[in-house]
Amino acid sequence: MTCLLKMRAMRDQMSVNERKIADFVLENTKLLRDYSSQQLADVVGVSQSSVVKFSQKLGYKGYPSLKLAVYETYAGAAQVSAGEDDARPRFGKSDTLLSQLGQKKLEVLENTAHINEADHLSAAVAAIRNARCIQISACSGSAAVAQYFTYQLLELGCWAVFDQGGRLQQSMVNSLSDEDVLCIICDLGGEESLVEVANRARERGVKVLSLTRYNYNAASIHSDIRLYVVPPEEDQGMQRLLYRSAQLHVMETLISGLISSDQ
Amino acid sequence: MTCLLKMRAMRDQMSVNERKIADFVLENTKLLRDYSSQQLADVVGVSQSSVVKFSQKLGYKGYPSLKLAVYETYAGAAQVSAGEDDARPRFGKSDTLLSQLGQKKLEVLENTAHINEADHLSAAVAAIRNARCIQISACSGSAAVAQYFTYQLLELGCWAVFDQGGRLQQSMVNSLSDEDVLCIICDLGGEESLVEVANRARERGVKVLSLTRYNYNAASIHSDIRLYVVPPEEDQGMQRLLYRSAQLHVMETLISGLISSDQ
DNA sequence: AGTGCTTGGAATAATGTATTCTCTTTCACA
DNA sequence: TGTGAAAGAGAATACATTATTCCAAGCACT
Repeated sequence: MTCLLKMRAMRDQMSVNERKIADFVLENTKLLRDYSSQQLADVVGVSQSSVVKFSQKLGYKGYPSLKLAVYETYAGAAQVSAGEDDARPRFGKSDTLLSQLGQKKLEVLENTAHINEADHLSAAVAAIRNARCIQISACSGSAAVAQYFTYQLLELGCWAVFDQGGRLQQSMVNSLSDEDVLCIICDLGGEESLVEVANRARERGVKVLSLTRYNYNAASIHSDIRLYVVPPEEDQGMQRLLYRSAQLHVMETLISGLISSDQ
Repeated sequence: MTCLLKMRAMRDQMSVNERKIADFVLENTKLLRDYSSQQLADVVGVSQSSVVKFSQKLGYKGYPSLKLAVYETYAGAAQVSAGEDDARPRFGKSDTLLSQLGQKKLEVLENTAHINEADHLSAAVAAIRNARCIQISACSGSAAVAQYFTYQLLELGCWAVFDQGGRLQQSMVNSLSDEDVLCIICDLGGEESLVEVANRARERGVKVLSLTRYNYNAASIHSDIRLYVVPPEEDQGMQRLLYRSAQLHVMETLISGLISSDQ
């Protein structure tokens, strides 16, 4: 899944031609199976080398790797849909509210689970574990998540403080040292003020951990360890709910990592 | 599937070299993914052209076609096993932290989803929707969840207040009327003080909504609408994490109910 | 206009695949 | 036992696909 997701996530940061390729692939996933790089290039209207470069930009060795990955995706798509048929009854036979939400939630969690690499997660756990103090800053939409996270950390004996924003923010940052960690949580946007906080922290040698929407945004660029959430498809009011749910899932993962590293 | 079957079927009519290739492919199906015709030839100990001829003899246009066909075979195999093992593969093939947590979480959410009846959920949603004010009281272990819930309600325009406990608790209850709702969230125990609050509220005609561990405990008995969380199996440190996760899931369900009833 | 940066394509190098051709082995038959 | 047809295997080679290099055009900033 990762492959197409990556494409969708990075779509916004792509150049025109790259986007053309991405769109075609996303639309005609199955066609790819029988396309050579040249054919794809022709049908999209770009040069063959652009196709190769596109593949590499996404992190593959070359076009054949991309092709396989895409293919995997939908050879896996049957897999996923098999899984879905499975999971649907799991969330309740009836069309209860729980099951409706469960479906979407599951999807988002799944995507989020796929996007974060184990390395980064363990790095994050290690950073938190070794930190003297942890400042947790969030943009307003993620305040609830941030506070929830803070609670859990405190419960585990980590010296975490939730940054309510405002004037205190700066003085908090200024009291951090290189033994500390700044944890930045933001939702969809890059929130100027958070970037500023992150930069100030880094100047002081503080390790910066970010949880952002998956794609390269300002807040994530200015951090040492980057965790991501895959935003749900535009789903009206539900979007924020689902997004937070995914954020919570990542946070819970960190907590669970801390718990098991404790033992 | 046909592909590997064909090979096995024709094995007897094959020449020595062909059989060598077939055997290798049958044994090392998955390796093929990353082998070029030359590599396969080398590892089997034949010439590259023999590999190509082998592919063609089996009815494929060339080596790449064979390769894809073989790959298809076991991408499809994963499909089948995915169906069999339930939802396990959904949370990531890899043993990342995320996927480990995902498994347990899924289980707990599922149980929780099953236990709550749709009627009760909609009743809860309706109660919240129609309430003038909502007091949210929690025992200490569920404070984080309660606060998270409060945030969401506020965001949706519900006049929710999180009860920090202590002396204020009583005066808050005393200002509620029969248009209001008291929402009680507790974890494992029955928390005396919450029961007391619930009773006092009911005396005043306040509607009481509870989210408790699933079994009849004091707090749940004294409420009008009862929602439950199924506590996870004893799982050491993880238990509280999972329990909260399930609580959150129910809360999110209510929120999503509110969102859709809004439209 | 000038500089540095990014993007995309033409040309080309490198790799991978298919075909041809030749050599060897095998076996039937005189 | 010798001879030739047939089949199999690999070297060499033609062909196809993919990766890289290099250069031109567009663009922001000076």
